[in-house]
Amino acid sequence: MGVTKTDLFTQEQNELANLAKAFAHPARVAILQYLLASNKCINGDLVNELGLAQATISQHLRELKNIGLIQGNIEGASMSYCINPEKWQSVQQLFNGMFDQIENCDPGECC
Amino acid sequence: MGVTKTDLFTQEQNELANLAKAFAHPARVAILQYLLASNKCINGDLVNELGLAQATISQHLRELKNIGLIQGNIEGASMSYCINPEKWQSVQQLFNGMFDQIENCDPGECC
DNA sequence: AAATAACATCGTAATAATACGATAAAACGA
DNA sequence: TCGTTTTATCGTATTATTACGATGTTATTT
Repeated sequence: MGVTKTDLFTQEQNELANLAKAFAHPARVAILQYLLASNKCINGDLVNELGLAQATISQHLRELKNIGLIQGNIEGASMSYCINPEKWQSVQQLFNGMFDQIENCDPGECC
Repeated sequence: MGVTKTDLFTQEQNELANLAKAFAHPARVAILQYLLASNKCINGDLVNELGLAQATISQHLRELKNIGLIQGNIEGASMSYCINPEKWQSVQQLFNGMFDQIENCDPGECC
């Protein structure tokens, strides 16, 4: 690409964009939904659930973990992942903080 | 990339991912915030506000329009863009539908 | 009509994101 | 100890995304 010009934007804008990236792939959405439904999971669960290779799942899990949406605990030979509830709620609030600004919108103007 | 394997995922997962992509770039977040604050804008406003080239802004506007988050009306020689409030609210509900599923999470399990 | 203004689109260069096979590392069981 | 299981990481091929100059189109102005 041309590289994204991060310095042109506010910290909030960059943060929102980075968080949105976590949800911007159906595999990661599927992983998060799976975690929401089953509280936790291991890599192998997802390999069976989704049709992706183990390396690919691991890569998506790492991204979600880097962003902070999920956390992983070692559990014997396997790795147990679950959602980070504090981060989850802060992300929800950040998104709703943006969504709710539609209230200030004047319908007579355009929308 | 390897191409994203859309057929592996549910329609909801693909839809959520596509919507998230709209927010997954700081320039588009900035455009949406600008629209929320000023109700409407034209391409030229954003060229001044952000530091990006006119062609780049136009490209981001087109993506937001294709997703349905914004709409554009011809206004003389210029193009007036604004947020599509119905779509906006449906997107908020879709995201919150996912966020709210954290309620079913059992803290004793892992998180 | 000619010049100007405002966008959209095209073409393309540069970079980010996906996917996966192969391999490495760590824990467990026989 | 040795093989098995599970996950992470590396390397790399492929595709998507950004950015922008150049150009075309439409409307406005002079």
